[in-house]
Amino acid sequence: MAAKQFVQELEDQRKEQLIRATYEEVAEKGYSAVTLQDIATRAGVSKGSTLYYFPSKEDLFLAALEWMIEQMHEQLQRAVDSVRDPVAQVRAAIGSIFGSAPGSRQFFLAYSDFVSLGTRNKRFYDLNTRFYEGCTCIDQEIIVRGMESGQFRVIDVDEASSMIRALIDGLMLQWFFSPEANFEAYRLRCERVILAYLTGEAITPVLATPTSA
Amino acid sequence: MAAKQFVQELEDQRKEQLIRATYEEVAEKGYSAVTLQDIATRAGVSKGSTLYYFPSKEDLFLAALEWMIEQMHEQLQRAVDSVRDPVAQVRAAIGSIFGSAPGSRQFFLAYSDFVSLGTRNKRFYDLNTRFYEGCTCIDQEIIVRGMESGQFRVIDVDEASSMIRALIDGLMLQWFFSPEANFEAYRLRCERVILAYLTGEAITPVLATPTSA
DNA sequence: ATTACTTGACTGTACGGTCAGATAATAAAC
DNA sequence: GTTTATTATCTGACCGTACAGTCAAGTAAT
Repeated sequence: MAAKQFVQELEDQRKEQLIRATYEEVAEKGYSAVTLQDIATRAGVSKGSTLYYFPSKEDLFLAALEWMIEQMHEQLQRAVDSVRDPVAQVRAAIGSIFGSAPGSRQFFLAYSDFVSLGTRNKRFYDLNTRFYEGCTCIDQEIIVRGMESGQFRVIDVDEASSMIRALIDGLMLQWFFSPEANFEAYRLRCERVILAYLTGEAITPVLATPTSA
Repeated sequence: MAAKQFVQELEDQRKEQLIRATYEEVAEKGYSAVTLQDIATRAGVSKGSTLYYFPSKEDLFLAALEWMIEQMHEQLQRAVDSVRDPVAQVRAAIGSIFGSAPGSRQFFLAYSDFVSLGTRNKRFYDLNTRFYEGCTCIDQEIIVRGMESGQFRVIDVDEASSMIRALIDGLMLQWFFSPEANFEAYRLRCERVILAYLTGEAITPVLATPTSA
């Protein structure tokens, strides 16, 4: 049985290896441009191995999306838990996605592909839905705590969490398609608008605009 | 020369025919799933004709995206021009994209594909940028007029227009990936949040939430 | 007769998936 | 402890298919 146990570990290890390779390839080239051979090469195995561990290309990509979603949820939860003040938690949540330009870029590249896949494929659709729900759940905890502490206005929690995610997604899209964009300025803009909405306070003065570096 | 003129018209007509067919196919199946044969069949011509009028598949798709962008800009401008009050103009601008569920769905399906293409391809990237800039230009006119008339708070125009587009894009994404979503409720949410931001007024009471039909 | 347009068969290529067999790990036999 | 049997893992050649792009030949317009 010890042998069997070892085998199980090896299998999980190989799968993770392939999943990581898939995520990196997708972030680099995009779903339809990535071949099983690309993934195999990056993972250091043969093409045959990819379909030994996963029944089909689609299943491997689904596993990669699932893995990415888990990573994002964990990262978001960790960021939020690292501080206690609701305002700081909002900043942390934003920073979790709007972290660094290269990280956000890689995430956006992979995610826009998975969104596109989700529009036609039920399995990818469901995973996208799950990703959004997980984020919303964490966001709503922050909002409720902020309202309880009196730092946030009393607002509709569904609407507030929806607004937060919409702004993060929408601003990331804008940043990506703004040739002259300054990443930091977009993150600050995101924070300002969301916090103004939550606290009801006037928008703080603009120090930098995304279009000027 | 009259003959030549006629020929020119015919060529434009054929091109538009192919472009429309391409847009419809993309909205239905997605870029990578659409073949030249599909487009030819829908347009009622042979496969050979598609590459007689466009040098490559990519060029045809670029033309389709360009056509779609023009349509969206014209539609947005028309909607905004149809009313004079800035608040009504904001509603009109939102309604221009968040119009009807089937229309928005078709737009979202095609657009998410083009976004995905834009992440790897400079030509598609540039068109996406142009789309965003055109919308922003129209949005900013509304914001400036609203500030002049005193209906809107005095705010940073870049930030306000950025916020408007981010919310529209982000909420449309959410609507699409919310299995139980009520389209109308999402449009109202979009209006409420944007108008609250622009006018600085308290959010109006919530009558319907997107998660309840 | 000349030119513009249209066609669909054909070509080359690329890729997902299959599979027969190689290799290595483990267990069993002695 | 060595040999043998069994099973798990791994490989890359191969197959079928699908599709972008080419082209020679046909049709219609002037």
